[in-house]
Amino acid sequence: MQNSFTEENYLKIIHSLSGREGAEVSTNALAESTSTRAASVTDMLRKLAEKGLIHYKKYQGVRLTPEGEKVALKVIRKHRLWEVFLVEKLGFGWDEVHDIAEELEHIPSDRLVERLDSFLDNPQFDPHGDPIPDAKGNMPKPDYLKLSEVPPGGKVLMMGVLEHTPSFLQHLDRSGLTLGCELEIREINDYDKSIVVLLSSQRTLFVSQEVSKNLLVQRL
Amino acid sequence: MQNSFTEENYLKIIHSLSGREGAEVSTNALAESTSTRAASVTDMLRKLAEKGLIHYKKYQGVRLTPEGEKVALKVIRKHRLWEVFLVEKLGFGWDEVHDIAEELEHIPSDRLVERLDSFLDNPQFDPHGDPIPDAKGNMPKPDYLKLSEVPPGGKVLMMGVLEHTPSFLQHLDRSGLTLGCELEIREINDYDKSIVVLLSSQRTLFVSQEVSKNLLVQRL
DNA sequence: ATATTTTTTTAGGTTAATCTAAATTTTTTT
DNA sequence: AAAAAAATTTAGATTAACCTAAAAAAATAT
Ligand SMILES: [Mn+2]
Ligand SMILES: [Mn+2]
Ligand SMILES: [Mn+2]
Ligand SMILES: [Mn+2]
Repeated sequence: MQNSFTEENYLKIIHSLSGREGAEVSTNALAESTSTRAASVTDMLRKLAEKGLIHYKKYQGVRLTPEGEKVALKVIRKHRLWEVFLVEKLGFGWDEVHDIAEELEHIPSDRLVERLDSFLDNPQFDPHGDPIPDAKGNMPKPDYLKLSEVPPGGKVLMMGVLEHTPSFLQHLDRSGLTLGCELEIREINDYDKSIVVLLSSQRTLFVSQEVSKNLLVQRL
Repeated sequence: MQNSFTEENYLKIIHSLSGREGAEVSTNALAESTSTRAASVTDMLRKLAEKGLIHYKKYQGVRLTPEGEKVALKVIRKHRLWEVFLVEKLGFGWDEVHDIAEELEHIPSDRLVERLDSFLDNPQFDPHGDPIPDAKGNMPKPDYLKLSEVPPGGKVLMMGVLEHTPSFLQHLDRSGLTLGCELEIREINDYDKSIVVLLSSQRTLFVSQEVSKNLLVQRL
C-alpha cells in the first residue's frame, strides 16, 4: 500500500504543525495549511487513521503514529536534499527552490534518495538552514533562537530562517543577510522593536521586528 | 490549463507509437501501452481532442497536433535528461533508470529542465542511445540499422537499443555489449538467424536474433 | 448554568481517471 | 453481399480528493 502524493503532504504538514512536542493538530489548522476545507480534512484524517499513520479520535485533533512520523521524515528528507541539489548543483537561488522541491519530494525511490545524498556529500542542512533527517529518520534539532530574542550587545551567527517565501528570502538577499554571516546587535528600538545590527563588513543594518522574528541565530 | 500526469503519458505514448511518419494510432494500441482498457482510452482521447492536443475522429485513430507534439517532446526531453543525470551523476546503471525517469519527467519547471541540461553539458543522447530533443523541440533522428540487418563481414558501432527492459539491458552488460563498442559480423546462422560477432577485444560472441533485432548500429 | 460562538463532523455532490458490459461501427472472411 | 469477427464507443459504476450546506459537539461568554 503506497501513500499518495496527497497523503504524504498531509503527514508532512501534521509533522510540522505538531512541533517538537508532538502536540495535537486541529482540523482547521490542517484545512488552512492544505488550502482545503475542514470537511475535506476530516475525510483524509479518517483515511490516514485507517492506514495507521495517525492517531485520531473525533473532535480531538491528530498526532502522527511512529509509522506516520517515519513517512513524514522521509518526505522532509527528500525535500531538503533536493533543495540542496537545486542550489548547490544547478545554481538556483534559495528563494527559487521550495516549489520545485514540493514536487520532487514525492518521487518514490529509496535508492535515488541515498545516491542523491552521497552525490551531495551527505549535507546536514538545507539551503534555509533546516536540518536534514538521515536515512533512519534521525533529525538533529538544533536549538537556535530568534534574532528578536537576542539582547543588545550580543554577537550571533545567522543559522536559519522561519519564513520560506521568495519575497522574504529576496529581502534578506538585498540586505546582505546570508546563512553563516556574523551579526552584532547594536540597539533595539523600544517603540517598534526594530534593531540595528553590525555586520562583519562593518556595515550597519536596520532590521524590523517582522524580519528579526523570522531569523534563527546562534550565540557566539 | 496544465496537462495532468496522465495526459502527458498519453501524449508521449501516442508520439512513440505513431513513429516518425506520424501514422495514426489505434485505441487498442493505446490501451495496451497504457495498461488500461479501450473504453478508458476513448474517454481520454475525447478530452485530449477537446484540448486541441490530438486529431481524433471516432473510429479513426489519433495523431498529435503540433501543440500535442510540442508537449510530447518536452516530456521526452525531460525523461532523457533525467536518465542522463541518474547514470552520469548518481552512478545508476542504464538498466535502473527508466522507471525513476518515468516519474521525474512530469516535474513541471522549464527553468529546472534548462539548468539540468546545462549541468549535464547539453547531452545529445540518453544512456540508451536515444536522441534528446532540444529546448525548442528539435530532435535529431539518426538512421541507425538493426544489427540483425547487417550482412556478414560488416563492421559496425553499437549506437542504441530498442528494448529498454532491465533484463535485456542486463543481458547486454553480461555479454560485454555497451554503447559505442565496435562489432564485426563474422557469420550468420541460417537456421535461427543467430550471429557470431567479433568484439574489439578480439573476443567472439554469439548473439541471438532476439537480441540482434533490438540493437541499433551504425556502419563503420 | 445557559446561551452563543466556534470547531468539527456528516450528508450529499462533483470531477478525473478508471472499470465492465452492452451497443455500434468497421474490417475481414466466406 | 452477407455473415462473422474485431475494434471502438457508449452506458452506467467506482474511487480518490475535493466541495457546500447542515447537523452536532466543544469551547467560550454571559
Ligand atoms: Mn522548502
Ligand atoms: Mn528548505
Ligand atoms: Mn526511459
Ligand atoms: Mn532512455
